[in-house]
Amino acid sequence: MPELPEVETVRRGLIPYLEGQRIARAEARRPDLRWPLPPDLVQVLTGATVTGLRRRSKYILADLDRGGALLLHLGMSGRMVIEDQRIASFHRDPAILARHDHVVLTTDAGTVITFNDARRFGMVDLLRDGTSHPLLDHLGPEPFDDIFTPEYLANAFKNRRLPVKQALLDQKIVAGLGNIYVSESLYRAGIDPRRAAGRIALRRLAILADHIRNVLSEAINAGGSSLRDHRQASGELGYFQHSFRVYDREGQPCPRDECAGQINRIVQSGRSSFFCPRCQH
DNA sequence: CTTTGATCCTGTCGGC
DNA sequence: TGCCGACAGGATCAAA
Repeated sequence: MPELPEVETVRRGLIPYLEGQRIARAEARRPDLRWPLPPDLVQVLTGATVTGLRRRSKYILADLDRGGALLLHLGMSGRMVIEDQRIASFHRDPAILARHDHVVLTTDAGTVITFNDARRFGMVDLLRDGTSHPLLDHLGPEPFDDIFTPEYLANAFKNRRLPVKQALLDQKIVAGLGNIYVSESLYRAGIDPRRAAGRIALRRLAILADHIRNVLSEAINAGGSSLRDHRQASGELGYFQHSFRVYDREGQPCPRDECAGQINRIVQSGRSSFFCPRCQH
């Protein structure tokens, strides 16, 4: 899916059209995505005003004035499509098939906000109390949280023998990373994705934590990475993919000047990992 | 408890 | 041009 930077980009793009807006009409066009939609979704949303938009890990939460919140996850291919007469340059990408429009919201201002997801790995649910949800309750810290420290990582990795690549994809250890940003962070930190998580020195974990925050910050500033599915809420592409140093660059030279190595691709638990074998140990 | 592998679903791309 | 297999940014669950 969209990883943390892409979800954050979508959240920011939704704010002008959803925050403070009343939902005049809500439509659920199918009873399920990855899981069943709440049977009362339309009833709960209709007439509610969105008081704020938050992000937790790769989830977007829209707080409702009547209590509770709408919870969205974009899965692998989910998009939020905004249609608003105030967007002069509005265009709808023809590749986004309307048959994958699953949830459609219309605000009092006339904006139509559509959750579109071809693969249906995404999800839409309600937080009845606005805070707790089975999918949120066991998430690890956000990378920008104060508690995401080298010591925290060392403790989370302690005695773990699985490859650090897989450990960083575990949302219970740290929230929001996915396949792209794990590869990019490990490259920047000089750590081999195959290295056992529990066998990385504390000082290297400090470097890793810094690089995770750096790469995520840069990606957010670029509007995320657009490979095939991600669009900003405005419909524009993100452009961080042009800044990838290893992801999807198999066979290309390592971008580090002094290095004559070549980017390798390996498969770890079914997912591609990209790294430079000369720079990462 | 830790780790691995299969699985949900559709679309796209490269090779033949 | 058409067909087919591989692969895709995620996360859960069962099983070893």
